This record gives sequence, structure tokens and C-alpha cells, in this order.
Amino acid sequence: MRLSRLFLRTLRDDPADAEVPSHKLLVRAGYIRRVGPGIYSWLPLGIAVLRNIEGVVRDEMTALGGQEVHFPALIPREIFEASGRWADYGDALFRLADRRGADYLLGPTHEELFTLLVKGEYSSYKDYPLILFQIQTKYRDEPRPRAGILRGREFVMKDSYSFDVSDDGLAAAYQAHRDAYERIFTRLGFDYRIVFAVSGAMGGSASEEFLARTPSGEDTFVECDSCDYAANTEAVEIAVPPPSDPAVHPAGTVLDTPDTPTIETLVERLNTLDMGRTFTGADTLKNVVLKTRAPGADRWQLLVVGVPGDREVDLKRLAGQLEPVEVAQADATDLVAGPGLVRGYIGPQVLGGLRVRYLVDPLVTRGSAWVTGANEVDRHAAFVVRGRDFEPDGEIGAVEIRERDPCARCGGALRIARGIELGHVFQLGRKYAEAFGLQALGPEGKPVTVTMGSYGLGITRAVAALAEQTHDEKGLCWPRSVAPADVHVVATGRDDAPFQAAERLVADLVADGTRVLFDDRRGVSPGVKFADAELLGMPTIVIVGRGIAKGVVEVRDRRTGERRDVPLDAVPAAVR
RNA sequence: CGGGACGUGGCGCAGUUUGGUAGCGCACCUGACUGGGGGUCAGGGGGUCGUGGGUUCAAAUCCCGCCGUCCCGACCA
Repeated sequence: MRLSRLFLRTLRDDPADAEVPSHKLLVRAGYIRRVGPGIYSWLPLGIAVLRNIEGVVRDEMTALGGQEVHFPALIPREIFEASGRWADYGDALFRLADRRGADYLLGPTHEELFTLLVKGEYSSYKDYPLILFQIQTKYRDEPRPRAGILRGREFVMKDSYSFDVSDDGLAAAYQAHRDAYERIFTRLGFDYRIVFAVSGAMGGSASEEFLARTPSGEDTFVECDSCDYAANTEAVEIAVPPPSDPAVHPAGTVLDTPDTPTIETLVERLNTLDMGRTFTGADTLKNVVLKTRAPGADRWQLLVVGVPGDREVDLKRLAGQLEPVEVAQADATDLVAGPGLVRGYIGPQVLGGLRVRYLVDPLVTRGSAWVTGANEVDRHAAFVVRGRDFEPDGEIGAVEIRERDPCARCGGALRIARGIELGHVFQLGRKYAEAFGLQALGPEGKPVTVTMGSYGLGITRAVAALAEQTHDEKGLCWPRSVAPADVHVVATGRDDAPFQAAERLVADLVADGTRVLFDDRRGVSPGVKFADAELLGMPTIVIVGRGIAKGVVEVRDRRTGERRDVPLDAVPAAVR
């Protein structure tokens, strides 16, 4: 590739609409251009990186026995109707109609088509196991596309599915994918972490995410200081005190607590009542009113969640666990419509009679005693004991996880970090196989429902995530495995000698199998060329300039900045 | 959907308060100089000022509507 002919224009200023480094640099370096919100064009250097990442992914997917297929992005409505996702996917689905008014959608993911395809071809247990994959463009009408290529409305994803007739087979396919993903992200040069996840809109059981560690990531996860536990905050579990005997606590009492609408004011008041001990927010039980709505339902239902008063409720964490049911904060009008809940003074001891669904965080253990609302304005109840005075309908991890919360595995301190979700592996189970009647005839002649695994890997997102992790203040800085070229040769100087030497050098390098980007522009000042080379981010930069009189060129490592003079004929070996 | 900001050559911005010939930097074209860190000088091309309406002798600028974008919160590879 010659820079004098390459379709490329680098920009000196950051684009105004870019916030994160990967977005700014990919635009400035001429890798991508914005077309619309969350929609980008890929220019020659950008598509080269994308293809390289694709190549590594394809390589490893093939190595684990996956067979590549390709589905259409344009899909008739009936297919998503059958899985229920025409409704479940909601506004995130791009929908369109053809000239006759028949409904179509642009595929946000392809479980349905994979399942149907296999159903159409296979019918015996002898056909399994099977792994199919595709690398394909997906469409999701994100409510808010972000950060350039990091979260687009059109993006390229590798998705694969495993098909097995036994749970053991599924477990093996899952493990094979997990191993392949580790190899892929290592080859691509990522600093990543595997974390436990919730399975999201697709339902299923075992589920892990591969997160690229970066401050601009939009996923929050926790990792333990002392063991290898790591989890998405939606899926994290923290250590809880053991349950105790509900009978040991004093009988419940009701207290007059005027002007104590908040936890702080309540605690202050409690400590003036001379109750033989001091109270903190952690002794109070806060009951937060939420509302939930099942997919397709038009009515919201109230849900009350109890958490220790010194903790916030993490709506995102709740949403992750309740999916596909929607959850939102209830507002004043929902409360009025609700059956007699007294705002700010809700206590679980009477919720049973009100027929409101009530869940508690696991921190509210059986046998624990609390100060909580008395369901009357200005009154609270003390010594309200779970297992004696109330029994929740269930438990749900609801509290916002804090730095240094105890690890559920080992009790060590949890640390909070941010990352970008690169991939997600999970055991889907039989949901889609059942929806589409994907069965295999077993050895005894009886049909067995096939069990599936689903494995996604964001290709376009990986480009951005890698830029995010590898860039520096001068520009992009690709690992060799994905860089558009191995070496960026810069010819500089006034006369022909360095340019002619560079031509010969480039020919030698190419003959040696090295991928070269050659800055052969005449009349462009060296400063501009150096700055461009650093912005574009090839791993090695070779400068052919004033040293040519002595037969040497300068070889620089883009990442470390290390420079050394190398004789011309030694360059191919030096950069190999 | 809630909150905030913005919309002026390809890109980044000023001009709007106080209405009066559309400007600057980058990029691009021509010429000269320069030639290892975004160099200098001279000349040049390119803009329905998001859009529709209104006020006015006159609107990028004032008024009303609409559209769009970006950022922060509720959603996800």
C-alpha cells in the first residue's frame, strides 16, 4: 500500500461528536467515517483491521470444529413470531415492510434461523453434535448508540451455536467455545477477564462474558482480590451473614417517629430514644417500590424490594435478573394506584395482607431484625424479624455492590472495574429447539429435543475495544496480529536517494512476506509523515532518510518508542 | 422516555447578546522557498448558515413550529 495512492485523509482535530479515544482516533486516522447515528463506513485501513480480526476468529472457530454458514440479515416476520421475539425484542428491532406490505425485520441475532436450518436438514441423533457459525452484520435499533463503533446500530458479530442431544454434549461444546475465545482474545492481544454473567433476553443457564478491561467500558464488573472470582455486577453475589433463630429477638414495637422521611433522619431519631443500643442505617430495612411488566403485557405490576437502609438498590442489576420482564422505579401515581402503601413508611410485616409481591436482598437473612416502616405516616416499627414477622416471596440480589464488599466464594474484598463486553458464551438449553420443534430421533426410536449453546463475539466492537486498550497519546498502536500492515516505511528527504532506497527496501520486505504500508509522498514534511505514522499505528516504523548515505535506516517500535539504526540489507530480518 | 448541549464549506470553530457585503484554522489547488517532528510566503476554489413559516427596507442573527445530532440517566455483542 502506497500512501500517495491510499484512500486516506488524516484529520488533525478530534471529531466534535467523539468522546472516547477509540472513536476519536479511528476517525482521525481515517479508518472509519460516520454515516448516521451508530452507522459507520469502513475505509481501507479500517476494513483491513476488521478482516484481520475476522480471520483470527474464523481460524479458531474452524479449529474447534465449527462450520461456517451465512444467513440473511433480512428476515420475514413469521420466523421471529414463532419464537415470540417479534414482540419480546420491542423497539430494538428494525422492522420494515416490502411492497406488498409483508413485515420483515433486520436480524439482531440469528437463533431462529440456525435452529430452523438444522431442523430442516438433520433428524437423527447420529447427526450430532454440530457446531455452526457465521460472521454477519446485525441490526439493533439501540435507544442510544454510543462511542462510535463501540456500540453501533449496525455491527458485525460472529455468532455460533452448538447442537447436542445430551447435557454433557452441551457442556463440552460450551467448554470448547470458552477455550477458543481465550485463544482468540489472547491472539488479538487483549487484556481481558472472564466473568460470570446473567443470560439476558435469551434465557438459559451457564453464562460467562469476556470483558476487555478499560476505563471507558460500559459494563461494570467485580473481581476478587484473593481468589479468581469475577462477575458482571448484574450477576455478582456477595457473602451474606448466616441465618439465625428468629425467636431470640424482643417482640416488635411501634415507635412514634415524626419528621423522619429519610434513613438519615430516622437513624438520628432512633438514637435519641434510649433503646439500649445505637442504630445505623444498616439496621434499618428500606422498602423500595418498583414496577414490573412482562413482555407483551400492557399493565405494570407493583414489586416491593427490601434492602438494608444503608444500601442503594441497583436497578440495572435487578433488570438483569428479571429479564425479559421490564422493571422500573414506581412513581407517585403508581403508589396511589397501589393498594394502600404509605410512601416512606412501608414495612413488610403488612405487605402480605396487601397482596403485593415482596422480595428481599439476600443480606436480609432469615432471623435478622430490622427497624422499618409501620405503614403509617410518622411511625416506624422496631424488631421486625424475617421468619417471624414477615416472610418475603423470595430473594433477589438487589443492592448496589460496593468496593470491598465480601466475596461470596472466599470472603476476600471485591474490587469494581469497568470493561467492554467482547463476547458472551452461554448454555441456551432447549428454548429455541422447543419453540421450533427441533428434535432428533434417538437410538430407541424416540424423539429427543436438541439442546443448544449460543456464543457471540462482537467483531466491530473488538476493533474499537482493541483501539481503546492499545492507543497512546500519539495515536493508534495495533498489535501485529490485527494491524493493516506489519511495517510502515517512511521515505523522507529532499533528493531522490532515500526514495529510491525505500522503493528497493519495500520490494525486499514484500518479497520476504512482510506487509508494508509505504509513505512515498514527495514534498510532505517529515514532521507530518512521522505524526501520521504514529497516528496510523503500524507496530513497526522504518524511516529511510538522512542515514541512507551511511546505508542505514531507523527502525522504531511504535509501542515502546525504541529506535535503532539498522543496515539496509538487515531490515527484512530485523522486522520479521 | 427524562435531563443538558448543539446544528455555519470535507473537518474543527468564531460570528447570534446589539439585524446591515458570511469569516478563521485544518484539508484541497497553483507557484516559490524549506527538507528528521504537523515549516514559511503569495495566490486560489469551495458554504441553500439543519428545515418550514413569521417579523423587517434588510435575518446566520429576532419570534414560532418541525427535524436532526451529541452527551448524562433507564437497555445490550
